[in-house]
Amino acid sequence: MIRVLIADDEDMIRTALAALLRLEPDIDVIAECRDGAEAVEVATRLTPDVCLFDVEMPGMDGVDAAAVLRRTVATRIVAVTRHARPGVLRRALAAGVHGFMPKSRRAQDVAEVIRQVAGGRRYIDPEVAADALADERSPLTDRELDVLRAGAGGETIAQIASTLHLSPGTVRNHVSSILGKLHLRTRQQAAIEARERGWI
Amino acid sequence: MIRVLIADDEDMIRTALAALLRLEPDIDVIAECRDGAEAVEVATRLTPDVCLFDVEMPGMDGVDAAAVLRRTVATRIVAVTRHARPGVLRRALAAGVHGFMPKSRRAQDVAEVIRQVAGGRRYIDPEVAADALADERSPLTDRELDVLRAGAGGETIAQIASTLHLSPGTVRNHVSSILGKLHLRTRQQAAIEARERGWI
DNA sequence: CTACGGCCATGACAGATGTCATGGCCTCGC
DNA sequence: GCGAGGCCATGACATCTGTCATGGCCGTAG
Repeated sequence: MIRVLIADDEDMIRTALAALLRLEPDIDVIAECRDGAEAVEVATRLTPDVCLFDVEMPGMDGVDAAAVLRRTVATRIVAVTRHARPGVLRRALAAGVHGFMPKSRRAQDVAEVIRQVAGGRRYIDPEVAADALADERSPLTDRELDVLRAGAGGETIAQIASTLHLSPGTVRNHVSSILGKLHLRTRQQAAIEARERGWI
Repeated sequence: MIRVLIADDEDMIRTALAALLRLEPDIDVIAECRDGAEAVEVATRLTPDVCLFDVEMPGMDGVDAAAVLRRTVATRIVAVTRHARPGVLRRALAAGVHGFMPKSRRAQDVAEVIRQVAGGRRYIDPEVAADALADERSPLTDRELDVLRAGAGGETIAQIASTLHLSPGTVRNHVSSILGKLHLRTRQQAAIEARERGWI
C-alpha cells in the first residue's frame, strides 16, 4: 500500500484528487494539507511514501517544502503545477523532487506517476522536459531578476531601490539593461514576460 | 438521470471532476470541453440538463459562453471559478447563470449543486454572496476602467491613447483620476488592484 | 597578470508620466 | 432651464523613467 500525502491550497482539486486516489486499490491517502508549511509538519510526523505537492501554494510553496523535506524525511516527492515553465521545472529539480507533472495532464495519470515514483523511479513529464531542454536560459543576471521581482507589483524605482538597498540610479541601470536584452519598452512588460517564462 | 457537460481548460481538474461525477448514480457526464466556444457548440448539439463552466478559460470564457447559451439553449448553467470576487459573481449573474461556486469548495459539493440547479433551484455560494453584498462597487467610471484595461499589460500612455482613439493628455487625465481615487502611485498598481477586485 | 563580466554608482539628458487648471460637449435628474 | 457629472481635450509644470557614458570594485577564466 502506497501511503500518500496531498498538498494543494485549492480545495476542489485537492479533494477531487484525494477521492480519486482513494479509489485505487494500492494507494492510501493518509493526509491532505493546504500549504507548504503544514505539509512539511505533517510529512515529518507521518513519513508518507509519496508527497504530491502543488507548486503554487501561499507562503511556503511546494518547491520550498520539497527542498526542506528532502533533507529531513525519507519520502519521495511529486510536484504538480499549473505553470509548467522550464524555470519551474529547473527549480523543482534543484529542490530534489522525484516526479514533475503539469496540471494539463489527466487526473487519471496521477496514480500512475505516484506508483512510478514510489517504485524508486523518476518521472518528468515529457512535454515539459522537451520545452526545458529547447528553451534557453534567462539572459538576465541574478541582480536584474531581483530588480524585476522587486518591481513586479508596479512599484516605483525609488521603492525598488529602497527594498534592495541600492541607489535609484543603479536600479535604473539594471532596468535599462533588462529592457535592452528583452527588446521591451517598460519595466512592467519585462515583469510580465519574466513571469510568463518562469524566470521570477 | 442528469445529463451534464463540463468545460474547463485545465485537464487535471476537468477529468477529475468528470470521473467523480460519473460515480454518482443520478449524474451522467455526456461531454467535456476545453473552452467556451467548444462548450457552446457542443451544448447546442447535445442540450445537456446542466453545464458546469469554469469561468477562466482562454478565448471565450465561461461567463461569455453562459451569456450566449442562455439565449439559445434550454440548459441550466453552473459557473465555477478560482477567483470568486464580487465582480466575477455579478458578471456571472448578469449572464444568467443558475449556480455559482468557487473552487475553494470541496469537489464533493459539486454533485449536490448540480442536483439543486437541475431541480430548478438556484445556488450561490454563501461566502461569495456575502462578500458581494458587503463590497462596494468600483469607484471608477467606465472610461477609467477602459484605460486601466488598455494599460494592464504594461503598455505606454501613447499605446493606450492609440488603442482607445484618445489623445495622450486625456489618457493621462483618466490615469491621474484613477490614482487619486485609489490612493495609488502608478498605473500598474491600479491595474493590479482592479484585477484583484474583479473590476476588469 | 590581464581581460572580461557582474555589480554598484554618478551625472547628464530626453522623453514619458502624473498633476493641475481650464474649457467645451453631452446627458440625466430636478 | 440649470446644475452635476461623465467625457474629451489642451497647455504648463514637476517628477519619474530610461539611456548613455564613465568609472570603481571584485571574482574568475585564460
